[in-house]
Amino acid sequence: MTIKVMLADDHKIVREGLRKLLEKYPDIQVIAEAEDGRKAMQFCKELLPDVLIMDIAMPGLNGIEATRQIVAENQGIKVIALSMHSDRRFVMEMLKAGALGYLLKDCAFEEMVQAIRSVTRNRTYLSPMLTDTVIKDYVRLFSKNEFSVFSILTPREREVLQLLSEGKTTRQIAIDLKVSVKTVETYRQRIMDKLGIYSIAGLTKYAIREGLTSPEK
Amino acid sequence: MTIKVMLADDHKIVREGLRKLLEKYPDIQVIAEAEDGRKAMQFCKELLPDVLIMDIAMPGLNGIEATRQIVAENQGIKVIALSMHSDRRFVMEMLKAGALGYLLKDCAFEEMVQAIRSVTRNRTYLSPMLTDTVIKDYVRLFSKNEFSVFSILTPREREVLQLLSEGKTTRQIAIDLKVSVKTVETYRQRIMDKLGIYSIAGLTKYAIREGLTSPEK
DNA sequence: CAAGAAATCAGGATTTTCCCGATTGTGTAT
DNA sequence: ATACACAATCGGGAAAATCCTGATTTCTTG
Repeated sequence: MTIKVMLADDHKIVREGLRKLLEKYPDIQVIAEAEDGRKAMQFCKELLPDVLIMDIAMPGLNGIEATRQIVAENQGIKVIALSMHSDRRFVMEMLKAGALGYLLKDCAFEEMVQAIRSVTRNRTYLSPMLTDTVIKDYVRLFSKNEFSVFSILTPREREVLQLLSEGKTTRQIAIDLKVSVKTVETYRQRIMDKLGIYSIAGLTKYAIREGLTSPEK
Repeated sequence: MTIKVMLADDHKIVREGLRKLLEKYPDIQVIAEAEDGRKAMQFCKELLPDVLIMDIAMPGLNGIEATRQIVAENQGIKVIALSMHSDRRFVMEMLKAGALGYLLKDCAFEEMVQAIRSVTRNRTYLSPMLTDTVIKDYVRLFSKNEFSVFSILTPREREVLQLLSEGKTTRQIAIDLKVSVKTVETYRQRIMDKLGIYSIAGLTKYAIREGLTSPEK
């Protein structure tokens, strides 16, 4: 019984590299690649992978939101986050979103295999660099310190904020999310009211600071 | 004959500190403080300082553009840049804009006094950490490698871009710059066409990368 | 179950943007 | 000296986005 793995990362080269590396393991089979969160959601429903390796920083729909939705919609799927950041907030949010594993991009490749096997057996896996402290931090920070974008905005609002900060127009966002323009307008308004920031430029900077979008491109 | 100095920095505390430090020198007199580039321009015309200590990162009108305009309008005024950045591009642009001195914010205070006296005698002054390499780089980079915002956009366009990336509306920018809304629209359009970036979010990120605005606030 | 949060949409007035075009001044090249 | 590019400035008019004020539905949770 092979483990069906899907890769979600916006860099083609990364996906190809991982695929190549994973090929050597007969019990693991890469069945698909997705270049952003939305594609990942789509493919998940169609292909039912066992494990999803998910990058966090991706255009359109980032890994955290995508994970939240994928885990909600596909019971049994195991998500492993793959990120450059050891930032507590990312780890925490990813785990809250339902990821079972969290790998740092500079980890040894063997770790990934180990992680895949772990989550398949319904166990969690964190990069050693994270484990200890993170688990503690996670619990401790859970209740207080809730001033990040993740506590202020709803998931849908965060999605819209990310899209806005990627330069999408209201109309385009409406199409992407398959809702009406009016709905998107409402979200923007709510986001602005909640954050007290009334310009796209300001929202963009906020999104950059909170890691919802990258300052590049 | 005392040297009349004006301070332009967006942080009140910095201005106050410098003023206090400069007080000890009987040949130097701080006659005014400005909290942004535009105020600096205004005061310069009214108060005719001999030396202007100019921070680079300031809201509204940054130190580089301000210097460019001040030097053009007030012959004889000596501008000394004061910056956290030793980034070549800043130094180069500041010198091209007409500054005679460039101080790093982590320099010893005595350097500032020395710089003030230097420029008063029509000589340049650069923080020792910069001198050598910078002068060479400056000359070398002058002609080629012109792909920064400073070569692509006109001064006016850069001003508008900065204001846009600070969250100002077209209307507000028109008021700030005392031109019509239509003019500002044209600038925005031109900026977008030149950069190939057609969203405020994208422009904001570009401005951040080029140092025209800060990612904070 | 009631209350609140989240997601969704609409109408209509007001602004902004977008896509054309135009004028004026200032250098710079021929 | 004349032409020519470039910078700065402004306008008209159609299209799109915003703002403001609701409103409905679903879901969770005490």
